[in-house]
Amino acid sequence: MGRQPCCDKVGLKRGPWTIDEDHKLMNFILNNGIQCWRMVPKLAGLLRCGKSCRLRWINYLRPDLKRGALSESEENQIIQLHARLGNRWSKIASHFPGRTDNEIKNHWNTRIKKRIKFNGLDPLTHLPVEQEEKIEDKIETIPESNLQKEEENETLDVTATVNNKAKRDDPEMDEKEKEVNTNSDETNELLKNYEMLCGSLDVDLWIDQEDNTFNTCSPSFSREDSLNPSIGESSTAKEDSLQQWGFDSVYSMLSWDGFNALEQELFLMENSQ
DNA sequence: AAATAACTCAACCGCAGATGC
DNA sequence: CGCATCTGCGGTTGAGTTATT
Repeated sequence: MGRQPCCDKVGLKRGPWTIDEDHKLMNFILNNGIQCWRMVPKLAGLLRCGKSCRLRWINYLRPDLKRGALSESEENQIIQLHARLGNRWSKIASHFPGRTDNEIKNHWNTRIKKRIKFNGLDPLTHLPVEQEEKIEDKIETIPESNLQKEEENETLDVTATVNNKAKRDDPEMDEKEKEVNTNSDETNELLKNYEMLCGSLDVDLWIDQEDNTFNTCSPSFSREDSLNPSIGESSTAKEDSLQQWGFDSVYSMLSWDGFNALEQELFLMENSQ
């Protein structure tokens, strides 16, 4: 028997969410928390699959979501993180409280990529395009006899990479050590490229990070940040998003019966994941 | 004003890892 | 240990919006 789909798709609704559906999901989660996404649509009375509910909650309904455009400094941080982490959007997003991986991924694909290309860098490798072209030219002009040597060297490189990967995948090795190992000279070089690109960034600050955090954007998320609409740049946008459910402000939403305790539970639940 | 192109972003899909039985 | 199921992630799609011709 093959693997079953995550949900029975017959009779389930797809496409954009209606305000009524949002309201149902929001209401259910705030009152009951999240035990099992598969059960959420059934219990909340929604004709959606659990996966869809989860996505909607994470990307749109969570009360602590920060809305509005990403600032230039946030963009710069995304670029630097991408140079270190690659397309690991959830890891990158974890450095931006209130931002979702989907949002950052979209922003990268639609805007930052262009900005990087415009500045003469390859968004995949983060290397200057000219440098890449030279490498390609070099490969093209290598005599046949030398190609075998190159391949052998490459094999060695691959072996080294595999060894490094095995080391990284070793469950005995803690996160910090992994980070140190991945902060190679190559990364150092990339960061210096970005220092030139982005301006006055303290490269050493990034390289010396042992706790995988950044001074300019602390991942520690204050409860007050999520509750106090006066904090943060996007309070207006946040209020706009609340008004679609009939809340005038974050405060009026928080006065909803039993919300405060549940919100705290949710907050703790999210942090423990 | 209409047609078309370009852009944005919410939502979907499929896969892989984690977990439980 | 193997299998089924659940969850989370990254890639992709396409509808809606905005800009351009």
